[in-house]
Amino acid sequence: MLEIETLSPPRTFSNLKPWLQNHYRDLPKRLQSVAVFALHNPDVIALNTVAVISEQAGVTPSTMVRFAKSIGYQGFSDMQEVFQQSMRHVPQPYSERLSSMQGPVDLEQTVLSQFTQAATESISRLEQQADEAAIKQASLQLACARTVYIAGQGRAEPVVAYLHYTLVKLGIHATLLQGTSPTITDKARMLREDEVLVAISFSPYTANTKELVDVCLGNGVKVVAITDSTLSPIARTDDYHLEVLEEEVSGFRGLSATMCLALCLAVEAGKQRVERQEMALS
Amino acid sequence: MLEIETLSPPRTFSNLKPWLQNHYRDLPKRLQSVAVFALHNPDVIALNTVAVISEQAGVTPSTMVRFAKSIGYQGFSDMQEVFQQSMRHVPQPYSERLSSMQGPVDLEQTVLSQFTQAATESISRLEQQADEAAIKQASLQLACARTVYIAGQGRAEPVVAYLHYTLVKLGIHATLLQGTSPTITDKARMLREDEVLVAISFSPYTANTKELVDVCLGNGVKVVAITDSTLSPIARTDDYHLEVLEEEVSGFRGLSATMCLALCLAVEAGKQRVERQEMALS
DNA sequence: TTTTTTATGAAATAAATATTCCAAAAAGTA
DNA sequence: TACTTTTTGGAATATTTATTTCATAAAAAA
Repeated sequence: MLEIETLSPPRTFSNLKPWLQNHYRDLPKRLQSVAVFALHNPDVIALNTVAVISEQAGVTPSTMVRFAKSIGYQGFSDMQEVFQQSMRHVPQPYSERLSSMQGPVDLEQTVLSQFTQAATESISRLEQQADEAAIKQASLQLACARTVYIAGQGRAEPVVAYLHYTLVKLGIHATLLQGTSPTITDKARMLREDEVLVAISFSPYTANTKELVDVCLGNGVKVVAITDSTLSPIARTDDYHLEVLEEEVSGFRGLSATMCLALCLAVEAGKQRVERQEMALS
Repeated sequence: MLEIETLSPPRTFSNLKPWLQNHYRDLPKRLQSVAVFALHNPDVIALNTVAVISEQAGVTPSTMVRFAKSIGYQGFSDMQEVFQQSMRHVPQPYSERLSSMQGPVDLEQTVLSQFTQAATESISRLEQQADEAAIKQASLQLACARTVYIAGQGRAEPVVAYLHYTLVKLGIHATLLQGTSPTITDKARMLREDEVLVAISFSPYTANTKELVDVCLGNGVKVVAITDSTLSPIARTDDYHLEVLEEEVSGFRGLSATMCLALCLAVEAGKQRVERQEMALS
């Protein structure tokens, strides 16, 4: 009978890799071929059933289970979890920690490290999936506008304040659009076609900001929306919208990535404005 | 009974996204929340069972199946395939990402990547050199205070707004201290000894905020300062001060790390307040 | 309001999936 | 060679997982 590893098996894919390299020569022929397959196609193992995987690997389902057990896993499913873990977008706190840090680690993450981790993750996502072209187009609207109006409530208010501060510093004429429901809508009606509204809103969405967007779009005023989802009621196909999603930690969402996006938008607008002015002079 | 889409459903995640955007409004409440969850956490849907996913999404398994069917899929499994497909050929996030970070940096960096990089560095520095104990002590002051007053101008204003928003959400009594020079100093004189001032100020420092700090310290009011340097005039040895330094990109400083710190401070204060209340009860 | 329709969750059922078992084949040993 | 040990694949079983059903709750319509 096949010797089965009794010690606890690798709990991360990056630990499993060297394990397989070390034990490769001691494995039976079929199990060796599974090892090679596993190292080359981790995503296949993560996303399929034993039947499908074993077929692709050219072995029988039983062999697949035996392979997992020979490493020390309770069964195939147990091993599959490790492969799935390596694909998850949000790294689970302690599994990644074990591989990167050696020795006993404090299981309790500090509040600070939880939030910095979430912030880093959010910013990284912003960089990867943000639409560079959309930012350029949106900033062009701000650069061309005679005046930029900025609106947003609740968690969006800090973003509004920062965008306003930065645009003004860059010499772009920007104004806050503040107030309660009936007043602010009236203000929105005053916007001209050569002006732009920047609407910032996050889940849970306030009907208030949506109203502004509707009024402006109805009057032919350009709208740039910053939101955390394209499902947001203020996201439309006929305006310019930017998406930024903040990772959540125990119910709290930060604003790190959002602030970064706001700064980009403002700086890009500043650059485009300078380019336009140079064009006009020549 | 719920109308079920009879036409063939989207076969890729990138097609599913706009589908959900267009039909979002027509969906029942629970199905809407599933739609939001699905767009925000595609990896969770790809890698888990209905039981696990529906729990995370805050709905029942039945709802999950209904959601899939309402789009036109045969069932949950059919829909899950689409989510899995979007992950299949994606290279391993971590190993790939790290190796690309170490390589030579792109010569032409986009504005976005410049700022995300600066933000990431700032946050990383915050995590490494922030004084965990100082955060705890400062948050304890906020937790004990009858009212927390928050002041700051210019680039600090977004931070003031965010801290205020978060503290209030956590049930901590917080008020903005706004106004121009003579008025605001008068307001500061009203603070009692069981209240706390949070002063936020960055280089170049405004004399204004310093004045507030001096007034408060003179009256025995506790002050928590957030600044970008211990050289800041509002940083003293006898108050609680937190330091956060934002990396600069061609003259612009972001607020990503600062926002992260503000959130930490608020959440930590919220935690300590709960602990205090539990102590009081026993 | 009352009636009708629609939406929802819990439990029962059906389907699929992983795991175990065992006979047979292959490899190793004397 | 004959005997023992290990490995393998296929079928039976146990378990998990998705799906359907149905009673009830919530909206919408009358």
